[in-house]
Amino acid sequence: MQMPTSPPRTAEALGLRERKKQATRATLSAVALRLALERGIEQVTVEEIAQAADVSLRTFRNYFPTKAAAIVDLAHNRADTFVAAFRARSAEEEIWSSLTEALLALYPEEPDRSWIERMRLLRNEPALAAEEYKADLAVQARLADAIAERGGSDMASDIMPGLTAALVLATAHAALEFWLSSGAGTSLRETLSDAMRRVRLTMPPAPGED
Amino acid sequence: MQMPTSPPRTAEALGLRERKKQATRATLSAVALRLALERGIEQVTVEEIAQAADVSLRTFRNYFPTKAAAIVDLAHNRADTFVAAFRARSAEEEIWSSLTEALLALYPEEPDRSWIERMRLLRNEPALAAEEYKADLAVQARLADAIAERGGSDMASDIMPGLTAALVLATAHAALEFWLSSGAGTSLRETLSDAMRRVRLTMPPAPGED
DNA sequence: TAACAATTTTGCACAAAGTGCAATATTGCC
DNA sequence: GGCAATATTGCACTTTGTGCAAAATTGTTA
Repeated sequence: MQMPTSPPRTAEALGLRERKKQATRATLSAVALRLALERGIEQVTVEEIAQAADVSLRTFRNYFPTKAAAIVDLAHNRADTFVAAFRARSAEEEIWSSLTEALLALYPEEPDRSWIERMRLLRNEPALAAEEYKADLAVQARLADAIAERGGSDMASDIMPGLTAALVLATAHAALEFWLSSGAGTSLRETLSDAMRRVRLTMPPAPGED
Repeated sequence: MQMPTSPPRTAEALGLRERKKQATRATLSAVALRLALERGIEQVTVEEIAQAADVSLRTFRNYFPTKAAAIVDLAHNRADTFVAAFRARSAEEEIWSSLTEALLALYPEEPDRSWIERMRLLRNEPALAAEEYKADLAVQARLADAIAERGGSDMASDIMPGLTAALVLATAHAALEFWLSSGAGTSLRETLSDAMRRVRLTMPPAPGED
């Protein structure tokens, strides 16, 4: 029945039932985003979103607990992609490089208009920024796990996995923010890459190499 | 007629009126925190908070827009303190050192039990974490301004101020998180200091390829 | 001190968010 | 075609959040 808790988002070979649910979920999210962009998030009620998506208000709530959650939903997919991309990279590679590459893979060479508008909306609406932050916290935790696994370190006794994960997210945010506010003088990926290069904290123990 | 005893024309010294407001605000915030700690945030209604603080529900809403805002309120003060502490430090000092010192000044050598419980609550309740994040965004912006001023750099064309501010906040968060979850093996300030030392990104120079 | 102006507190009405429950409709499978 | 599983919906209800105007309180002035 109702399961606001995200089911397997990677819709592979699933039954018709499940695919329909995914479609409904995607529609609701897309409609919510569109309306929010058109009028501003406060000027949209959940009921309107439901109507525009052709489902009842109650059904909307079966999928998302709040308006903000529906709009931000996409972020979860991207977060999954990011963590997966990192895990897919060779353990031989320096961790910071893996993280940089996994991050860059998330963004197209030239983002399209609608994507940029979505980013601006998330940045300008505090309610959405806060919601996105919740998603970020989840990624951060899983990313920290992945980093700890690769480095063979223990999350409980070593601050590095958690710290590294936090820095990646923060760097990405700062770069995105900078790129959005400063007209597209340079490409987004270049901006991200540059920011990551600047941070590159002194990694694990390895005090010798730098 | 006799002159009233030194009328505070400029009203620099807060009148009774303003002091009472501050007191009410503090009471509401404290009561909200206490109740949330006792039963969990979801098990407390705004009405109960108002009753416990001896004001009407409507008055509560004159002070805070939401339950979460009341509980997190204290964070704003600390944020102000942090930025002020940074600005107070000599511009001769290396920026990252100033930031580290300003940060350390926020935390006592040995945090008391209630403070730790508050931290745990903020960490475990997503609604509160999100609310705190909003406060953090505001500090981050002001911190970035302060950093830009000191470094004589331009926020619009230089990513460093924004990036540095983001990293400080992220580092502090990660250190706090780590310290809270790993029993107090080391002191909080040492943990913070260590984390800051590890990050210390390549500061202002950033001369082209590096 | 008394009256006045400014501001705070409060009650009331109302829109919207969010949740639990049970009836209804749809789907997957035999 | 029928049945069990599950998704959708309606309904009742609590809580949140906002606007507005009537009290109540406070600081100042006559």
